[in-house]
Amino acid sequence: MVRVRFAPSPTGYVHVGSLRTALYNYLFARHHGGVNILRVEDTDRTRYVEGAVENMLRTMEWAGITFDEGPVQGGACGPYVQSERTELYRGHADTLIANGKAYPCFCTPERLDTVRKAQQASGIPPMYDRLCRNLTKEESDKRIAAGEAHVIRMRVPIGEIVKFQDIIRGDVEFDSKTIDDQVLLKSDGFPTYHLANIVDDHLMQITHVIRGEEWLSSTPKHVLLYEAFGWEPPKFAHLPLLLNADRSKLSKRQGDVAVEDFRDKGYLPQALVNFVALLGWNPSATEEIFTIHELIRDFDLERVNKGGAVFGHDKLDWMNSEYIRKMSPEELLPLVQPLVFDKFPSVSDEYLLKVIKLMQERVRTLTDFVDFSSYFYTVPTYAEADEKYKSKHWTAESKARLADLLPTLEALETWDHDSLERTVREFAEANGTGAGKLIHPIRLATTGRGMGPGLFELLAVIGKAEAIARIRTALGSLQ
RNA sequence: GGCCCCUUCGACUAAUGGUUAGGUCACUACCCUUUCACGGUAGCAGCACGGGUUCGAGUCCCGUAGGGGUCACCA
Repeated sequence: MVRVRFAPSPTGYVHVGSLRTALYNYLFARHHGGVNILRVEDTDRTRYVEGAVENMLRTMEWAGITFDEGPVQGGACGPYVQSERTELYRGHADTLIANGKAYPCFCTPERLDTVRKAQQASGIPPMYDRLCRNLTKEESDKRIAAGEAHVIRMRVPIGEIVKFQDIIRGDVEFDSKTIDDQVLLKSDGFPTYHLANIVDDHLMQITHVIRGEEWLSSTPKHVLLYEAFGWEPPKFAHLPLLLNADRSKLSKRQGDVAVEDFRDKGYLPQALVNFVALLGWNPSATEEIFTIHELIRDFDLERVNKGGAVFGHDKLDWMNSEYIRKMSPEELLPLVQPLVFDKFPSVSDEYLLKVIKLMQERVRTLTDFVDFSSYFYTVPTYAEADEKYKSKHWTAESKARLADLLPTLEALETWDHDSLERTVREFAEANGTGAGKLIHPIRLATTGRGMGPGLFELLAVIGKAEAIARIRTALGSLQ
């Protein structure tokens, strides 16, 4: 039975890299009919952020990633929050001390800092100098009894090659002399990631550890810990990193990295999930758009790439627009309505539905239904008109022609697409010009822009009174 | 700097050791067209480099270069 876990630490927002890790775990579990577990790794009290867990839960739900065991749904291996399991880690640290695989260390942060700086100054790799490693049991017991602050460190074996197999990278080896005597239990009694992770993965019977490549170099420590406990390690799969445009690890400061940012900018969860799934993996198909069911069906860790992938927005934008186009206006309405309502509270659902029908093919994100389409809800400012378009289509001549047309429009009884088109075209022909000579000035006067849906359907939606009023205003004031 | 990982068009990627190195996004041109978008057609563009192994290497081996990750009482 496949059992995997997503183990975020609640420090605020959810990084898109975390989203992909969560997604791959989810896809792998579902593909194999296994169990997907959520575990909150909150052992660092100094980084605790109020509400981060709730936010993470909401984000996972938004993305459609579900869990079978976790803080919300419970399970046989709970609790699923590490801060509620501290006794467990202390007990396990004690057994390691008892069998000689770990030892108490009384070095102060100041001393460690001094040692580290000296090592760096002389060009030696910074590592703990193992001062407390050979303290006698009597000595350390005495100091502990005296209440001296201490941590528990792993006693890394000397002169050993640590080997493990990674599903994505194959055989990986580390010389144990490059591995530090890692702190397992901090002086505040909380475990570090390394201890808590191994204890929990074992107790929760995790079969596959699927995580980011930034963990690859700590994996030998983990393998050593499994050995120290006498446990069978799980299988490892280290995912290639998501990268900035400059190929460094994807980070804030170079653009959006929070899943919440993408949601707020009007990206659909299906599009983000589809996009992120294909960053580092693909099923060797020419197809690019996949439903979640297809992703589950085809997902395979063996086909995950080794190299990092740049998180490029162009393709995400394209995918998002594909998803928007595929949806029905009725499906789109509840997603778009709150965004429009926020700025234009008086817009009715019925009206908005018409706008969605006209705009859904030319929009990239949900927020484009607001920003990009504002002239449907309010009088245009003309500030967004393309200057080239304006200078070409808003001339003394075109204004005069538009003024000539105005009475005919006002006299029009049926204000719909067909009547409008017939009227304008007939007027153009009667006056010996092309319809375009009228269409562009009307578009500019009524929308303030040089692009948008077909003019006649647009006018039909805006309505006769509003359209004529706008043309009047533009003729009077727009230069 | 030590250790580890990685390397196919600008980006995401495909390719049982035998292909004119394929697809998607972006970009360019043309078609459609009242604009924009959609759609259609065409185009631009890549195996990091050097050695091997082989009849034959993007694919296997070695080296070089470049990039990245990691070296905390953070995860």
